[in-house]
Amino acid sequence: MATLGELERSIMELLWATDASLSAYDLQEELADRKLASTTILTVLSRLENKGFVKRSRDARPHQYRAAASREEHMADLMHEVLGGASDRTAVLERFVGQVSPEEAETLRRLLGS
Amino acid sequence: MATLGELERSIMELLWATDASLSAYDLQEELADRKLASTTILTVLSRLENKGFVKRSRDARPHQYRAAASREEHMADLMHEVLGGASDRTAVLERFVGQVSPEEAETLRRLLGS
DNA sequence: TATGAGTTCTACGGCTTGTAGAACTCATTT
DNA sequence: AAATGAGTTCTACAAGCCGTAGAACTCATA
Repeated sequence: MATLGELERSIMELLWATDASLSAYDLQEELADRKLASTTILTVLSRLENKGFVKRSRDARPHQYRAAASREEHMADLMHEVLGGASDRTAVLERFVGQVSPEEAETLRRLLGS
Repeated sequence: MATLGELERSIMELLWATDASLSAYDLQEELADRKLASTTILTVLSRLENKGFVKRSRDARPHQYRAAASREEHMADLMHEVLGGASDRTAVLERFVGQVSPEEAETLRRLLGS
């Protein structure tokens, strides 16, 4: 999976944080402290679209952007990607489980229906 | 955690695949098909050392290199790193668990001692 | 102490990312 | 229908990372 730069990640965070679609101008406003040009936002959004992280709606004139997957889906995908690269998945899971907090272990048990 | 390039990853794979320490020349031989200069291997090993992925022993003259952590530890760490970046860990775990194969779900139950 | 194997220093080209001006598109106003 | 201007795409560049390796240096040994 492609990796994200600093600004790319900031923009994804904003898109993940809302259910609505956002325009480049909405994002520019949210990142006002950085004083970015609108073209900068648009360039990054295009790159994120190419990487498959955002979907764009060209229906309205200020195009609307939204995250292609929720943050949770994205992170779960990342975890599966890491796990998928292992030759010995069980060994990885073993270490992974060995490091989770007791509360998260309990959450996992519940999710696994046991 | 730092990201790895293509050659960096190849070298880590070789180091992870063995318990022994390897010299740059050992690695050069394993990557013989790429016809890399020994200095190339040494440069990459230094970078990997700086990134904390390999440990170097300067005792003997051809320095000996080994992975700082096992592949499984590394991957488990990566998974925790992803999970640690989530605001709603439970939601991520939910999706993660929802996508594991039945066999892996069973493995997880066993590892969780339930 | 000279030699050479081995290591570090330096360098460069390509790719990615942050950044944004220039050029272009297109709906709307006059 | 032509002009306007908001919005988008094109083009560009600097910085940093990675693959790659020659040049310069170190250090044990002949």
